[in-house]
Order: sequence, then C-alpha cells, then structure tokens
Amino acid sequence: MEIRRADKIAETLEQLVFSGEFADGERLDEHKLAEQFRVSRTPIREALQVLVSSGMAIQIPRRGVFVSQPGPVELMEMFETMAELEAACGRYAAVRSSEDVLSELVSANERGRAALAAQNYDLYYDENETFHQTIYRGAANAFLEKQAVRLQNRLKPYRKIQLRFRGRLDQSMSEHDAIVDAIQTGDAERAANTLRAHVAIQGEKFHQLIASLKR
Amino acid sequence: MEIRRADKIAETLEQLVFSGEFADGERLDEHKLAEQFRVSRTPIREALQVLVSSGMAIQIPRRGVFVSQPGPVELMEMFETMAELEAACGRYAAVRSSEDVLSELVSANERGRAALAAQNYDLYYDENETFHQTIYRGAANAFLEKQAVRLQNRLKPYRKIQLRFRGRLDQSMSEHDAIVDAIQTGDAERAANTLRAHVAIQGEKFHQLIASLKR
DNA sequence: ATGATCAATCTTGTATACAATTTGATTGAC
DNA sequence: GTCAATCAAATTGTATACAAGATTGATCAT
Repeated sequence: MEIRRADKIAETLEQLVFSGEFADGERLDEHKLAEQFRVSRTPIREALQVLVSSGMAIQIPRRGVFVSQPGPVELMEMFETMAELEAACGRYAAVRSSEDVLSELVSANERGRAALAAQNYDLYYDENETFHQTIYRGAANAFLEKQAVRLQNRLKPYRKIQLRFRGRLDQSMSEHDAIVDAIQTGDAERAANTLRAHVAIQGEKFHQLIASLKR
Repeated sequence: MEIRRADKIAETLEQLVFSGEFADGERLDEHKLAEQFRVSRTPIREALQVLVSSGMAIQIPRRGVFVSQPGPVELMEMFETMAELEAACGRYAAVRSSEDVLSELVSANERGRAALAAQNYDLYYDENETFHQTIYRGAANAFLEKQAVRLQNRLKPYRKIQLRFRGRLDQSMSEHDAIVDAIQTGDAERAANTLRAHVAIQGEKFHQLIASLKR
C-alpha cells in the first residue's frame, strides 16, 4: 500500500513538533509550510488536520492551527492514563496470553537485560518498547492494544528522558521481572498493579526532573 | 466560537453513520456527498478525514473511504476498554473527588432513580450519562476524562440497546448505589471494581443480544 | 469460450483561483 | 493623547480545474 504524499507530510510534521522544532503555541503557517514542502496548501491542510485530531495541535476557526505541546500537568495526566491502560492490558494478559506471547515476553525481557549488561541503552530502550507492546498484544483486545500503542507513541519522546535517572534502569529491569512473573503465574491483580506502578513511576520521575529544572 | 461548515458536515455524517444510514463497507462517494450537501468536494474531504481519524471509517489510498461499523467482536473489545477506563476514573475519583463532584454524583444518581420511578427511560438514560461523566470529572485528570468521554460517545448507540433487557434498569440502579458508596467512602479499589463490573456487564448483555439475534 | 491486454472512464489527490473573515494600522474626531 | 472607525493586508475556508492512478469493459488472440 503506497503512502500518499499528504500522509508523509503529516508524519514529518509530527516529527518536527516532537523534536521541538516548533515552539508551543506557534502558528503553523499554511503558506510557509507549502513553500517548504514544495506543495500546495491542500496537502498541507490535510496534514495539519491529522495533527489536530491527534491532539498535537489545536485549531481555531478562521485563525489557524497552533502547536500544542503538553505542559507538565498534561504530561503527568497522560502518564497516569498510560499507567491505567497498561494495568488493564496486564490484567487481561495474565489470563489470556498465548504461549507465543509468553515466550516473546520472556525473550524481550532477556534481550533487554543483555542490552543493559552491554550498556547499550538505546537498544534497551527499543527492547523495552517491544516488551510493553507484547503485553498489549497479550491482552487479546485489539481495540485496547491500539489505544495503548497510540498513547505509548505519544509519550515516547518524554519517556526517554526519565531513563537517564541514576539507578532507574536497574530498577526498571527488576520491575519487568516482577511483571513477567505475575503474568506467567496468571495473577491478574498483581500484573495490573505492578504494571501500573511501573509506568506511574516514570511519570513521577519525569515530574521530579521538571521540578528540578525549575529551581 | 462559530462552527465552520466542514465541521457541521462531519457531525452530520457521523450521525448518518451511527444511525445506520450507510451500510458497513459502503464507499462514501465524494461527488455524491458534495451534491447532497450542496458544497464542493473540499469540505467533504475534510469531513471524511474526521470520520477516518475517529475510526468510524477507513481510508484506502486512491480507492476512497469506506464506513467501518464495528462488528460484535470489536464492540465487545470497546466495551471492555470502556470498563477499564471507567474503573480507572473510579479509582481516582474515590480519592480525589471534590465536594462539588460528590454532591453532583449523588444528585445525578437520585435524578436517575426518580426517572426510573416515573418510568421515563429516556431521562434515565440521560441522567445515567451525566452520572458517569461526573465520575470522569471526579478523577481530576483532564486527559483521562477526555478519553473516557470520547469512548462513551462512540458506544452511545450500542449502550442504549442493552438497557431494554428486563430487570437491567433496576440492576443498573443498584450498581450505581454501590459505586456512589465506594467513591464516597474513598475506597479506590472497590470503586474501580464495581465500575468495571458495571460497564463490563453492559458488554455482556450486548453480546447476549447479538447471540440471540443470530439464532 | 476464455484469458489477457489496452483504452476509456471514473475516482482520488493536488494545484490554483476565489470568497469571506479576521487583524492591524492609519486616520480622524474629541 | 486617546479612542473609535474604517480600510487594507493577510489568512483561512471553499470552489474549480487539472493530474495521476485505478477500475472496468471491450477487443483480440489463443
């Protein structure tokens, strides 16, 4: 399935917003963007609509669309919501996971451990993502999985930051072990609770970081 | 804030899709819709994109957009996800609800009871919606609240059906009482569990209905 | 008769032209 | 000097024209 141009533009714009190329509140000028991308305003407008519907920008009628970077409060809310979604996935994964999912979960966790031992933090980050997505899949609920992946992607740029905390990586690893154990033994409540705490702590670390920067 | 034309078109199209005006898989013809609405293809295309991004239609490049009514499986998945979102809201609402929210929650519940006593089922339905939205608000997490409201709206047409089950209304009412009690006493776990069960049973009732129709 | 190939037609995607609304400044009155 | 009104420039929203790709049907060969 070929990807159309407007979609690629939307993708690129998302990257630019994520990478902080555009300041919060900045207006995304249709003319300028059209020039930059060497296309007409039409595909630009379509791309902007994608940003708006994904919540990365807001549109004011007859005024334009403005980038809407989440502030500290909204970010905490998003992490909290992510924690609940993950808890839900974990709850179902503990009961419904197939053998395939279970083995992939264990193997992703081990790959993460290896990456950590090799001090390959980028790789650990990737394996971490796989680990969590495997749990989403284990929930055997395609709709829930989709929501979880969507929010996970949205939080991706911010999740990377908190991993830099000293000792966080080892802690994260041991939390993963507890999660795997809960899911393997089919303990839905424990899986939900450990996952919720595991994600919530990321939000808290992030909050600490923000607070420390403000001083 | 004035509502632009394209937005109204999107709204109308949503209604038409919800009301089953368009069959599942049917192509939404830009030319025909443009004629019907007496506008050009441009605003129609924008409206269609809204439908696509909200998941009510899927777009195949160079082929068009097709309405995508959720099947029984996807509906069950959506109800299950809704149950988890509500459980999360309840968990936080039990701990964070302000006095305002608490009194509104009690009053919405009582209004529902009165509507039920008066056999005004449409009113009960509305109060029921208010009741749940009050819980979302009580969670004091605007992002989570937004997700919950969005999915609630998406499921609205299907939730109405299961209320027709004999005895379901009284059962629903007593479940509400238990939920209010849990939130008032600040019992987060019980609030989460009762809410999850309360919503999950709706999905099960719906499933029963589907199954009975297939026989 | 059947299958493939090619052209005609239809449909989406993009560009451009036009309309309508907002914004900002300039000018005039008080 | 300040405030209001009006007009011009800029910007979004819509219409239309054009381009590119897909579908369909017919024709031709086997």
